[in-house]
Amino acid sequence: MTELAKTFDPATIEAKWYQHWETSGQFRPSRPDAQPFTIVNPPPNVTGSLHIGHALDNTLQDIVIRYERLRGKDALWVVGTDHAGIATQMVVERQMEDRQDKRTNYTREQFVEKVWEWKAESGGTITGQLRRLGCSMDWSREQFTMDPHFTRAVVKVFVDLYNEGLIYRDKRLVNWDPKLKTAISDLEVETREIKGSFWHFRYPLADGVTLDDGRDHIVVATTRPETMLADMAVAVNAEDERYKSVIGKDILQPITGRRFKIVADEHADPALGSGAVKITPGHDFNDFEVGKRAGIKPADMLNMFDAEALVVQTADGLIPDKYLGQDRFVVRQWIVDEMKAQGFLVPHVTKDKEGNETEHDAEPRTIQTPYGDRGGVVIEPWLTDQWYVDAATLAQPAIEAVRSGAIEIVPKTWEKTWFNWMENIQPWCVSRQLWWGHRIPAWFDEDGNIFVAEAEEEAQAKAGNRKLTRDEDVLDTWFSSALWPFATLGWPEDEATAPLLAKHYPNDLLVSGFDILFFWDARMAMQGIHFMKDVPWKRLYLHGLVRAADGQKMSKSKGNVVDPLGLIDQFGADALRFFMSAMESQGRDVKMDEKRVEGYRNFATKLWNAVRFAQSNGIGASHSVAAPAAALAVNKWIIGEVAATLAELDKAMAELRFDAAANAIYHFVWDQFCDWYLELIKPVLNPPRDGEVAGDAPAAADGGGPLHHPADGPPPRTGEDLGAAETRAVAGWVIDQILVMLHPFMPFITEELWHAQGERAYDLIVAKWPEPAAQTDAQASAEIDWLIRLVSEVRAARAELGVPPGAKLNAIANDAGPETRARIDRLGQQLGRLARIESWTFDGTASGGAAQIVVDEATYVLPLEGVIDIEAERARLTKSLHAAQKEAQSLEGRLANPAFVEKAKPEAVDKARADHAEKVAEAERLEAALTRLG
RNA sequence: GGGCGCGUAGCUCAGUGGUAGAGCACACCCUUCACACGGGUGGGGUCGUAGGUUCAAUCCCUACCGCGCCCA
Repeated sequence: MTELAKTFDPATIEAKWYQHWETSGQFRPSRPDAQPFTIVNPPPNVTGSLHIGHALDNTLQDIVIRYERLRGKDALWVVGTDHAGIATQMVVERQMEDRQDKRTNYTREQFVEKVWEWKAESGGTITGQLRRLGCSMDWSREQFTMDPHFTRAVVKVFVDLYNEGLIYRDKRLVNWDPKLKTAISDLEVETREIKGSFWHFRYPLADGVTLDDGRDHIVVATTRPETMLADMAVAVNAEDERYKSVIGKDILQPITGRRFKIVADEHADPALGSGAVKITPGHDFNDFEVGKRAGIKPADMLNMFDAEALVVQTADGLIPDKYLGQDRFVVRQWIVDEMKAQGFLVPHVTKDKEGNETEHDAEPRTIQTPYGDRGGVVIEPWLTDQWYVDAATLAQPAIEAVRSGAIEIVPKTWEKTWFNWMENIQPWCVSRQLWWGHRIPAWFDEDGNIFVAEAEEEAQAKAGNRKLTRDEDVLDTWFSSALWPFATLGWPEDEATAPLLAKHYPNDLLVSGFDILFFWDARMAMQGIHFMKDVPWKRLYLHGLVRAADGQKMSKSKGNVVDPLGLIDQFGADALRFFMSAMESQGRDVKMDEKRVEGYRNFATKLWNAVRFAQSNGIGASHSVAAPAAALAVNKWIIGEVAATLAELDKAMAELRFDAAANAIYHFVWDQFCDWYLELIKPVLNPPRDGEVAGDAPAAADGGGPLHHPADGPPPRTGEDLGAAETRAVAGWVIDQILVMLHPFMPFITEELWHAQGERAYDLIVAKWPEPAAQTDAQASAEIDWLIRLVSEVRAARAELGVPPGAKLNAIANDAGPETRARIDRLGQQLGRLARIESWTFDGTASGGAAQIVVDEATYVLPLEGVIDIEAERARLTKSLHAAQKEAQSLEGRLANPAFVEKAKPEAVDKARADHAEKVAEAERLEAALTRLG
């Protein structure tokens, strides 16, 4: 055994054990015949660093993996990092900006080389941090989404999907980020509410046409006046009487002088505004559809922006020169000014309290505005050629997989979200105008014909002698991470050359935050089912966000980010992990609470000291997985409690109730093992010295007779005789069970204590999970339960009556049955120590004042002449009496109701009767006690 | 507008159709031979509001109020 310091210091042991586990290959011990268990880690951004959300996500995964490893499975936790296209390219570009440099000063190859350099420099940060958290991933197979084998998988998936018609190139509006100058997917757009303006303008009708009411113009409204430079129609509703007569007629755009049609379209709602809308098919998603319905081909739609959203000339050359090259928001104001100057602005009129009218250019409005989630600028719908995945087709089997239960989503409430999104899924734009990422395996000849192939030679072979140019674009990062559950296992190699694939696909579990349910989880399901013909994982566990203490979302800009490494420094990785687990109740966000982390650090110290105590009493490592034989009730009891805790823990883990699992082991260690068991075995291990309180020498002068049965001989005197050897064996065994059960949650301290307890044949990380065979002895449990209740009652009475803590009392047990007498006999020393009762007599009365305690059938009298405040004792007993009476009455009322007796479950009626009898008896005893008090 | 979740002790959160729980905080006591990052005792909740179902509702149903998230 190794001697332990008085206070647990996490820092001194964490690095040591992590390194030991990793270098000895124990994160994935060789278990060729064992049942596989597999989790793939959501790959963090390769150049990122660990934030609190990673800490939660990875802690939960590590708990499951360590648990399954202890249960003997071939547990594989796949780990790796993601190249994170946009994010990583942005970081490198920002670094260049800081040096007054920019990406375009380099060739593509040079730039990509610099990104690799940055990856080499910072790529180990987050993996190092995961190690500090104690995560037991299989680092020997660490992956990166740009590894050559991974790239091969990505290319194959693209080519196969293309050949199956599930990837295609299309010209349509995309969400364009003018800052990053790339297309992004719908999911990367976040809508924000912005205070904006709603302007009304007159568009004059051409050729002298007028509306039925005589007006020579139509009023259109817009929140984006700049787009009128590319207007191609005005739409009205076919049913709208105001405009019916002018459908098909021409109208003029005042600034460009462009002449176009008034078209009928259901998009125009007669009830909204003027009922007429201007149509800019090249720059608005709704207008794009209206334009197509009006017969305008996408190729003919006018474009007025370049990639940075600066105004460019439209194909018809009608935009006045002064707008060219200007920013979209500058142009917005210029257009308003120009329209107003020319008399085409319809002012917004407001009235004050006196009825005075004021004219404004525009009506203030809250506008739903799309922003890029990375670049943070307003997204511009832009007409470009991009690659699209037919997500609707791939989604069908993924929907079915959840519906059939092939994938179980935990918590179940997320199923609806899954279905709702999958059923309404849009084509997925997967091309990105970036340099960092998987380059699209498509080549174009000079006529724009497309050749998709896994290699250039292949494409060339298809193209004959035409000159080919490779597509400049790369794929969306999520396109590659969607392959994570199988590409990390060796796909597209077959099962013969990639044995892991056969054994570990499907994965057993995926743990992810719900914030990436669509981005990642859904796409893994789509790709996994399509290419592997089976679901990627059997269960999907979704957890919430870690929020700041005040419930706000953590963000760098708010400055309320909590660094998990700081918490590890302060309280230890074990405490942080336990916090994450204990707070993870399904479906709820985790609110950061440092006091609670501190509490779990205290818990670790508590365990540490319990083991320290054990060691000082000769309690060391156990030698068997099965529970040692025990004769003493206290030992039988604790063995039963271990079994109960284990059952609770296994149930919680099976249901992925991390909070329940953590609480089960926490309360067992603290409340059962430390607070009661260790206290109860102290007299066994260290028999009282002379003059100490003890229960083995009672004054037996009353009618109760001697407490020891003559047949048993004289009372045992030495520790060994009292069962000390048995107790040491049991205590050592219980500690070992605690260490194993707690290990998934607190791996460091448990491994340290495991070895501190003695020579071990193996490390705790690969120890054996407890066998549930340990039995519960009902009699022993009842005895210890009785002891706990009696001690608690005595303590409460002492505290409430102000009896000095050190005062040793005598006790008179009245009406005690034979079992109770026997218990008092057996547990005299424990009662002496915990309740400070020095001696026992039976069936007597106290002269002078006394406290009285009712437990089960017996009433215990504690003579307190001179100490007791009679009134205080009366109040105490009265309070207990009222409580018992209240409950008795409530039960009586229920039982008096015939409907209850007839309709309630028989068990409920029986229980009510039993409880009622018990409470009535208790009340009677308390009344008697009050009467005796006088 | 559609969907989801939440509202339980001062705070952070569990929970169950049959007498409300934990941690922290609070009050009092204790330097008792593992631990003051500790031990003991105690106070504190009409379980958001209003109806309904039921023998019985904090729990199930409906409406409403308040808070949050996602989608359009």
